[in-house]
Amino acid sequence: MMLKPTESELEIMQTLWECGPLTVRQVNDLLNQQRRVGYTTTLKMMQIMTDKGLLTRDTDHRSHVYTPTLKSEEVQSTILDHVLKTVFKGSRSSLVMQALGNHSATNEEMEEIRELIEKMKEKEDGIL
Amino acid sequence: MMLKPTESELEIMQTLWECGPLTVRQVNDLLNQQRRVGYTTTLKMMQIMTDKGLLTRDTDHRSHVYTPTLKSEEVQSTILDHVLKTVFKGSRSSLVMQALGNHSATNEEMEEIRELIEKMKEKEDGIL
DNA sequence: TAAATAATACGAAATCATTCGTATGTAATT
DNA sequence: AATTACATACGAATGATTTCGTATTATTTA
Repeated sequence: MMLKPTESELEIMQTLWECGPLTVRQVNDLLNQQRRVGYTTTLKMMQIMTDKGLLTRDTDHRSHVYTPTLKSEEVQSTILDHVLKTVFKGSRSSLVMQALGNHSATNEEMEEIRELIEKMKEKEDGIL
Repeated sequence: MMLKPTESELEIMQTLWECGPLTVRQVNDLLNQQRRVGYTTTLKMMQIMTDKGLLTRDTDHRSHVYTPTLKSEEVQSTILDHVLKTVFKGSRSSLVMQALGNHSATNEEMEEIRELIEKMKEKEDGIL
């Protein structure tokens, strides 16, 4: 297992992670706040995702209710590992450097990162 | 501009970044150290990439010599920004957290990251 | 209950990425 | 000069992703 969802699949999973278990109609309405997508397109995608095991659905009611099988963090980790391998040749420090370096991060973001760094420094002795 | 290369395109760019300007033959030989690819496949890819503006070529000699138009860091940045937007909903700190957290980084890597954090802490007053 | 509404299932077109075969031309070798 | 080796060009098959139309069935409403 642990397959990498496609771009469209990810878009749907984001919606489900954000707004809990939803019907196709609900997902499609939310997607259409971003871009124009047909209802049957979203339906087909979610059926495919169910076949692939990315979603499960409750078919008790007429409108099936879908839930992601994976946690957001699991998929983030899978994708980031893939990027790490293919884009940064496995160098985690290069990736982090690129993520932190020469960027106009917002103040809140920089504050979050600073706190993260503080936490890491606390753990430092344990880890390093 | 600033387009995202596909997986195969990235593979070829990695080779060119690593080993300088190369002919199709040279790139194909290097790729075949990793996996089996036909010569004309690599040729076609590099022609497409040239059309897209990802590579330039010197056609003075019979065997054309190819060079990437973008720096490794530029493409890394483009891809990471895309992941940031689509996978981490724009939260840079989540991405860094995921990149650093719960992972079995090697000792050298952890040391590199530690140094990076030290450097960031030095800059801290300026940035934050 | 008949008509309108809304849901799923499914086939298949459209698009994009990848792969390779064949044609053709140029250089090297015998 | 003829054969062999090697390069590019290019069309097209394959495979995966995305899109949507149509058929069918169930529910609501007039």
